[in-house]
Amino acid sequence: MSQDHRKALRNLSLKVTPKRLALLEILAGARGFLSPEEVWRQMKLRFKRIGLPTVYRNLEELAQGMIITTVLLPDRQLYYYLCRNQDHHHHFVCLSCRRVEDVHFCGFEEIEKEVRRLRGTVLSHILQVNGLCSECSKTKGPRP
Amino acid sequence: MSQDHRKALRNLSLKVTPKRLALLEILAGARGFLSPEEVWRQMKLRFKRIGLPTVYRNLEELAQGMIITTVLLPDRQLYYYLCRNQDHHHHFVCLSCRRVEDVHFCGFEEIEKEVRRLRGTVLSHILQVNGLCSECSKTKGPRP
DNA sequence: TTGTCTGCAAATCATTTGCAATATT
DNA sequence: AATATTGCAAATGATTTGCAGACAA
Repeated sequence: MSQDHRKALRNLSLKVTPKRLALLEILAGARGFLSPEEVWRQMKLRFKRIGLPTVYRNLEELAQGMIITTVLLPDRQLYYYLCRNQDHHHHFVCLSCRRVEDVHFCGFEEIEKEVRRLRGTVLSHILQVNGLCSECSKTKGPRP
Repeated sequence: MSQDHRKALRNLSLKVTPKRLALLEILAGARGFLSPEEVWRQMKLRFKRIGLPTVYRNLEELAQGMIITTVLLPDRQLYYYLCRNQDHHHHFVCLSCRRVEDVHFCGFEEIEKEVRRLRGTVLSHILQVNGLCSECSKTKGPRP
């Protein structure tokens, strides 16, 4: 699995540094999505010298390279998540415990049809479903 | 039409101030979505004293009250748009000229079905399609 | 009058940048 | 060695806040 991370980094022609590997391990071990600060906090447990900009830079690069996924919460901040699933899909994110579940339905065909009728070109689309997972539905409400 | 704006404000129990009416007129007259700064620039043509915070506060309140809609671009900044259509739908936004077209298809039923299978609760969802409108598809590419 | 709205100046705070030092290939 | 990565300190820039005075009801 650490081998997978090495390979993924090489595929993006990124150098295999201890920090990058640690970052991927941290995301891989997380229960849900994490903020850059939270990743940094965990990085600090492993490295005595580690800067927040490094975390930002690496998260950004890895997201760019599609190794990790971004989650955009209503607070308009970016969170990161290591997604196992490579094919096109979207996410159901729990606003309470931050678990992420894949949503395979994506009405994209239909939307593209509508846009085609308007003679427009689709460049990208965002679909994200926010809510409470099964656990959190029972117990608590969404986070404050 | 200005009467509509007055009514809309009263419905939200917001006071009918010249600034709020102007803000709504500006959005109503815009070809597409606008940034808070851009709204401010236009407000400054009408009022000698007008602060940016007032623009932010009012945009936020009106969006909260569902009188106007937010558009979230890949630059992670919020833009605003006066949407005529009241029923549930989504937007196709042109990244070049900023025109907004309503997209009526929303595969929400299906997604909710998937989430229900996971025993989760949906609180909100974002669906936004970014691209180029018919005009811009022909000519230019997306904005830099 | 009474509570809301607004202007202004200052604060906030996530994210980015410049650059010299360090590590990877 | 050549190039990419990183740490640090400082900058950036959109958005917010506090508060006193102005305004709508």
